Amino acid sequence: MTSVQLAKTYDFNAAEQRVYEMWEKGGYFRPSNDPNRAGFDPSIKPFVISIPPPNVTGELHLGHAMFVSMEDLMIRYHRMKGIPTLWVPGSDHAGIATQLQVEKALAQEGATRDQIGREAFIQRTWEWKEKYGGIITRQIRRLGASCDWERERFTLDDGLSQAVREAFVRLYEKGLIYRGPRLVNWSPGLRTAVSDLEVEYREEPGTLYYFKYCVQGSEDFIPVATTRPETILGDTAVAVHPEDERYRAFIGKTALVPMLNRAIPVIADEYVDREFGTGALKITPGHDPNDYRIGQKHNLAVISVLDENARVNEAGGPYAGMERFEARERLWEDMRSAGLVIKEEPYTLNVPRSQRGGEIIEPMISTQWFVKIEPLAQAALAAVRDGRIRIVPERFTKVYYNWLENIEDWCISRQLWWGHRIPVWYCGACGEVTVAREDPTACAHCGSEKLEQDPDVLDTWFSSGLWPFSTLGWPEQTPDLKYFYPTSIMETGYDILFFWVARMIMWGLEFTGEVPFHTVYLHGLIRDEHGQKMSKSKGNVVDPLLTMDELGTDALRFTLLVGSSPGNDMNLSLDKVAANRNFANKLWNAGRFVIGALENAPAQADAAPAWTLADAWIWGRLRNLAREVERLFSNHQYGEAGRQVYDFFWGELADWYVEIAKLQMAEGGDRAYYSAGTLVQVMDACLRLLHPFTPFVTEELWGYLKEAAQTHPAGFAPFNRSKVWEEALIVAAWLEPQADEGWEAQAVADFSLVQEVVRAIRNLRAEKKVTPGRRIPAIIAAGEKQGMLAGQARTITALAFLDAEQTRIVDNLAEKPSNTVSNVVAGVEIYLPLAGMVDAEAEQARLAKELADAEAQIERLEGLLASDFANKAPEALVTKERERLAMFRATAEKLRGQITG
RNA sequence: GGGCGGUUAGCUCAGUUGGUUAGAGCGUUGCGUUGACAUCGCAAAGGUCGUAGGUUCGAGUCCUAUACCGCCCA
Repeated sequence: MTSVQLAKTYDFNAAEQRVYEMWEKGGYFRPSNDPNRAGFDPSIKPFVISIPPPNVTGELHLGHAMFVSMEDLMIRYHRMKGIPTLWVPGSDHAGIATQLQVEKALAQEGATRDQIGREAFIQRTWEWKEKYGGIITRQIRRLGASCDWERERFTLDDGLSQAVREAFVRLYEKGLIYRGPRLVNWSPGLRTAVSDLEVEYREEPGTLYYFKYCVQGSEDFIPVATTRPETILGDTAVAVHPEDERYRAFIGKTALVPMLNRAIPVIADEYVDREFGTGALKITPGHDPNDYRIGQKHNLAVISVLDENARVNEAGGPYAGMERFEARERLWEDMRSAGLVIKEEPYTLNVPRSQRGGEIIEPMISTQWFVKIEPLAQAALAAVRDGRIRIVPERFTKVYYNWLENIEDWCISRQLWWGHRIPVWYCGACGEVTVAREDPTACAHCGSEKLEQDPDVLDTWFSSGLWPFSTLGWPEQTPDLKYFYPTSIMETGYDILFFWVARMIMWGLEFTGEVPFHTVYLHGLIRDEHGQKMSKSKGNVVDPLLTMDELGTDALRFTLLVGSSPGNDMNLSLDKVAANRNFANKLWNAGRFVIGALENAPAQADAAPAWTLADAWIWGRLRNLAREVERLFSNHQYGEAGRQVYDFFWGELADWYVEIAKLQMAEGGDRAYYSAGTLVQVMDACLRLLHPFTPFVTEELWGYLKEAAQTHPAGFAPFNRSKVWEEALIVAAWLEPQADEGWEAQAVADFSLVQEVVRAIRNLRAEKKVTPGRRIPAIIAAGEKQGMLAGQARTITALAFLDAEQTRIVDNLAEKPSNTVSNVVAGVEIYLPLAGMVDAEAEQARLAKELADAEAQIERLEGLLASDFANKAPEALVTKERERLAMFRATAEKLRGQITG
């Protein structure tokens, strides 16, 4: 017999790395059914997740911790069910973010990317990626991520780059990609266009400027208000509402642009809001999206007055060369001098800012590449509408529809260097465009070799949208793609529903003809303990790495998984993580107890098992738990499932069964044998159920449990169908839900009464300040439950710290014992003769209160049962309430006896 | 302007086919430490489930209105 000595406290620091290495070396992260290996069976349906690729040079934050925990949970659950499971890891190149990091490093050397040139810069960026690219994936490993590292991908890998080429060329050939000058969101700080999604609007205090638009050939003027005076330089019309009496006379006349004296028309358009400002609108198609639309409608000229650095260009006359805000001030002062200023008033602006750099985005005319999104969006809408894709939680479906129904063409070109360069070549000879999968050496039109590739790169999301299939080998029809695609669940944060999820759906449908996944599961964002967004400036950032160092990975994971519900933000506090660290330790110690208990178990049984009430109860409860967990998992209610296992383990197994098992072990013989077997199996079952949540402590402990069970001469079996211990918990069988056999309900009801009696006695003791060490006598009058409770006398006396010699469990008492503390629970009378400690008056008062409570219940239930409830509610429910009424009546009856007696 | 979410114990949150005494962790109070666990145990106090209506035998849960907080879209 081996005795395994476990430390008194779970040492997660010692276990985590070792356990992870064991898993990885054991090859458990690979799918059990692999098209690249022998014995592959294509008929088995796999479970597949592609990881939301983190920024390759990023560092772990709680958002990563959240998705890794959630996805690992799903993956481990399916793996334990025996389903071939693949979790594809990887990272993306994060064009702007990474380029900015390298530029920052260059700046410290006093250099710029323009100075060192494109080629050298890209070289530097690759070096940067090599240096920092492994950090995030190592950190993800620390979280216990059981992804298949042999299939790790990076968006700039050759294969994935090929996928980007293929996608671009196909769209181009289909006419879904075009290039042209359009009004785009320009980031002057980054000197690139960005997409609509990369602009955030914020309300900020500003000024509304009122001024005069002089009408040519008269003394009249049209008063106009603007929030951006510098754009006056690019005005090409003044618009008024056609029915506005104030301005009707001016329609068709000519106005003069202040300071420039450029002649522009006064037009009529119903778009103009007569209530806003002066009711007359200046139109700047070159620098405002709404004006751009009006300009197109009225065929207005489009004038760009800013360059790529947001400085005024030559179109701005005397203001050329000025920075946009400087120009604003100077122009306004000049207009004031010229008598054109009417007034200024404070105004709240809706300011567009760059999601990345934070500077004010300038709408500008620029020649860019766009994806014609309409047909793709329609397909993506249909896939969700007809149920091929389900979004969890369901409410995000509406958000998804709303976005796709109002979508604009997607600007995909970026004036950056780090990324997938646009596969388009311009011919210096004929001026035609060559778009190719492979770098061309000659123009496809005239054969000239004077080719120049488009300098721009693609939006990073263009490539990450291909992720679910590009990582599996697309456009090649690889064995992986054939078997693992479409993937199963896309699990990510709701904040990238548009950026990423919608685009993957569009790309998936367009390029593979299939949905890329059948379910989208969205988790919420993580905030601090008071619901504030975490930020460095607020100093409320929780670092997952430090948290894991201090409290363990399992504690962090359990907190994230159990503390959140689908789609809702969660508030995280270290107190919660600490509580779950305690949970891991509790598990450890319960495991320690079970392993220790095996030492006292006999090598074999003499007879078939004679289960005690406690045995039957814990078995019955475990069955119920397995069914509940299965139901909750299938509804994506992972948090609730974890909570239920937690409650079962701590509140039922550890608090009650373990205590009773100690007594049963002490009996020796078959009782000890079967109790030990029950402890092993129920503990094993808990570890299996908890493994997807807290993989490290469960794997570590399970290994010891298995060893102790196997080396014991009895060879205690695990809780699985095969009765054979698997080689590791990560691949151990999940609990199969079983239907009740009929005996469970009575066992649970009877044991509940035992618990109630024990609690009532503990309660009375605590009130009378009887210390746990003091064994006291008790008289229990149980009526029809006498037989059952008498059979549990040992349990009751032990758990309630009674003196067994002086405890009587009887049917009825002819005479009420005097000088006792008493109570009645569920019709069972309890008397504790506490000599010298009984205050008769206080006792009467307490019992009177108990009686009042019972009578209130009786009244309520009588009313309920006299109402339509008795006719309309389900039969079982009515019966249950009748029984409760009877129970309360019996309780009240006995309380009255105790009060008068 | 449109849409969504939240409002439950002192704090942070669970509570998903409506079932009748609303739960947990932390905190608070009292008691307790010779073997599973003080990262623990036993017990207690603490809630008219934002407000007002409605549907129903029955509402924290469904419907309508409304207040406040937050988010998304325009």
